[in-house]
Amino acid sequence: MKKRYEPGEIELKWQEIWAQKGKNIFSSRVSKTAPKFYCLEMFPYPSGKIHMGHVRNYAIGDVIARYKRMRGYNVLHPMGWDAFGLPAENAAIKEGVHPARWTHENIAYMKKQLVRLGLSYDWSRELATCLPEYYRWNQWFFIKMYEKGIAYRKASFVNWCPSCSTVLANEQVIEGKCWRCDSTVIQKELEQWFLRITAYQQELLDAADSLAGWPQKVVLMQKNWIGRSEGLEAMFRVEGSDESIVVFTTRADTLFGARFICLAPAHPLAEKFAEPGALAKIREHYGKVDEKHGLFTGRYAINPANGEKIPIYVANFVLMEYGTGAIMSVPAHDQRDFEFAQKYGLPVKVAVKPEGGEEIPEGKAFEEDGILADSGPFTGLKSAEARAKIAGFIEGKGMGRRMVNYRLRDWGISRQRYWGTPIPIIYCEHCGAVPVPEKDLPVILPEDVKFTGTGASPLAEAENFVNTVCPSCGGKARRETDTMDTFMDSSWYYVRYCSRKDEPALDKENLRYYMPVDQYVGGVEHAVLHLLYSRFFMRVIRDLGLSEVPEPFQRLLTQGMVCMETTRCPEHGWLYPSEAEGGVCAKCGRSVERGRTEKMSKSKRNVVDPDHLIKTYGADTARLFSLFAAPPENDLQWSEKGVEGAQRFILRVWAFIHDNMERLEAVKGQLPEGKSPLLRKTHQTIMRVTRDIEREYHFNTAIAAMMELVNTLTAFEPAESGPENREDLRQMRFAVEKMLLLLSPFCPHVAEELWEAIGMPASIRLESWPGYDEEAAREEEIELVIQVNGKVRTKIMVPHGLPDDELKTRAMALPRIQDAVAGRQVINIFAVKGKLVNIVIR
RNA sequence: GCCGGUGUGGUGGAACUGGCAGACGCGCCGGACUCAAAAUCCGGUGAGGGCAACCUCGUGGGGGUUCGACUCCCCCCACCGGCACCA
Repeated sequence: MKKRYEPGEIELKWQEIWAQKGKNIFSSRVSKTAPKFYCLEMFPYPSGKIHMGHVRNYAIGDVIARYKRMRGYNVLHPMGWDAFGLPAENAAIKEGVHPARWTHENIAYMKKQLVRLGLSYDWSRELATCLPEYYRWNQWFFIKMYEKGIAYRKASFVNWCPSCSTVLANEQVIEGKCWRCDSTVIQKELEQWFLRITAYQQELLDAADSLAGWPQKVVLMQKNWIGRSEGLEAMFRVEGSDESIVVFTTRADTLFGARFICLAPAHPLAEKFAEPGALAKIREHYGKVDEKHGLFTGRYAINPANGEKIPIYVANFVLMEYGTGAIMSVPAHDQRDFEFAQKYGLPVKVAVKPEGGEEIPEGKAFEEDGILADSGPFTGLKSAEARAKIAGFIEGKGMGRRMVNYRLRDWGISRQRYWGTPIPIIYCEHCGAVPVPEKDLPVILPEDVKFTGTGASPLAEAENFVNTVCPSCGGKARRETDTMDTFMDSSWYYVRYCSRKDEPALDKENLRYYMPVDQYVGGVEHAVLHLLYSRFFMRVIRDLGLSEVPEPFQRLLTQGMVCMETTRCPEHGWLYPSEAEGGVCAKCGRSVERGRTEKMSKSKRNVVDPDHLIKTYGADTARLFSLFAAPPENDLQWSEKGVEGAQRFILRVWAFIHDNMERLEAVKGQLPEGKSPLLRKTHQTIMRVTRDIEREYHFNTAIAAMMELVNTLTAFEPAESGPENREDLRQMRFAVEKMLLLLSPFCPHVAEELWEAIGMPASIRLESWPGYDEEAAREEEIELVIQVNGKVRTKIMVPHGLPDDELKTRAMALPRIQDAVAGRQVINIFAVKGKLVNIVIR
């Protein structure tokens, strides 16, 4: 064993060994006997290089995977690439590299980085979503959904840059302008494909409460996103017409306060009643959170509750996509309606008064519940009761019904982009939209296309691709040229992992064994979309009869962001850490401004390069610090000093074993026989580390416990000679072995190396997680805390397990306590769990 | 605006279901080693007071429940996150 710890050398050595013994060293096979554990981290977009967020994410997952293996689970721990997406296409436009090449080169580099981190993946299941053998299943799912009516086509608006004549993603629209040419982005209506996630909305909502292994925050975000609300649909007849307007309201109790009706600009009756030019003006303001604009149609509607005649407006703020596209406006009890009424000089009528009898505040709407006023037979009722009664009244008149509405919309998956899965649809002049037959899948994304960044999508101009024949009638036809949202790729990739590359995808037996994912780890930024789409997809998969599992992810861990202090030079702007050493700008020597700690980002330059980190300190240190500095769900503040501290810990372990090698070797294979503080500490440490990992993966405290054990070890002085010497050495060896086992999921390389160095024959990754003896972990003497009136007065050592009465007696007998109590009346004495006594005096 | 979360030393963070606040790490201070420095090792380190043993205060602020509150309840403040004309 070398005196010096050289992480680069030993890490490469072990990575080679792990890779060499066949590609299957961390691979999993379906087993009849072993329980499975599916550990998954969110797969990365191959942007070029991994960043510290990946390091943290994958370090967390790897500890879990390695720990569970040691606990005897058949662990499935796969990795792959979320390989379709916009950046590849942008690189093609900017640098002329083909997206495929760009993507594959990035994957190759990033895979090396992941291997270099010592992550224990089953690479036999590696996938890249941009490969036809993967995306053909996107297409297959699409067709199945089409057959079931879950995939459908309808017109909808997209962001359109008139100057580039191209469609823009939301994130490419910056303050209403095109990110590339700065022209104003407009809304253009296109026919697009949608997936009917709303068919599952109630199930997704109901089942959200069963996600016990998820952070409550994420569950809540999903519930809010689905946004269920119960209310009343009420029908307002239009005066002098056969038409009627149906509105949705959650506040049936305010029905008597309705002063006017507002239609969404896209409402069919808006079209019918409003003057086209004026309507077009209103439509310009639709969907924008600016001022409210309205247009009187000249028509009136009849309130079904009291027969009142109220005007009908068209208003820009009324959404066509929610409810019925029409609302009853109650300016007294809805702030938006109030603002609208103010602007157009419309009347306000109070229908609900505060319960306490206080005055309604001026100048705004009173939106709370209260007591009904001026509401015919319902006057005097409380809001909650009135809502039910009025709804029943309207229903009884056949003028409406109780309704549930959801905020959730169907999932638009069409993207006018090249680098994605082609939507497998063919448009025939005679037959219309025809799905590509299953036998013709995959529809291959052609590689020979031009990237201009303007005009139609490259795919639309690829004649060879577009022109085809109708699978139904054999006539001339054109292919759909839109591609799928990349969230489609990530909605089921965890299912693909259940089968190896050489096995058929979606194999039922594999799914039965491996699904659901037992532990999913990733960033909270996917709390809604990715995770909700996946839950939706899993239900579709269930309904296709491929799996019985509705929920894809049993447990979810959302790790916090990796943050770092920002530094700025007054002249040169944001600085990289290396440009701000010693607090001065490397370019001009001026002292830098220290900004706030923020999420690492290239734009702020507050980043640490994982390559550099690993080169300087090694993967074990990088992993250890990422896990030690904060609990996983918290944000982590990067600190170079902290990294050095993590390395120092590894160095101490190394040095200790190196310096005690002879002693450790002398007692190889021997077990300790007696009891001692060191043995107790060892058992306590195993207990703490196990508990901390099991209980919400608190790796930071688990590592702290290991540090304590190492501190105890380095302070341990074995007897110089005699039988005590042998026993002490046996205890020392015992502690060292257990400590290495505990350390191995966190710092696998150095653990392997030291395990080998102390003469253990097999790789440490094949060892079992150490057990502990609760008896042996128990302190023989405990420190009894003695309080007077809740304040600590003194502490004494007492044997473990004394009865409460004895503790009280001993506490009262202490001279210090006698002094404190002297002249006062003892009212009560509490003894708590054999470790604390509180004496209450007056 | 609505919903949710967080607030503990100089600092990152500990504290199991109401029972010793500050584990572990970083930083800082002192010491050893060294010609010297770095590295390493040892010791100290919440604030205030006292020669001392000890005492007082202290978990964003204010109140409450309790023998006892970082932990439970009410009000307020600050910061972070999600949603945002969803009727």
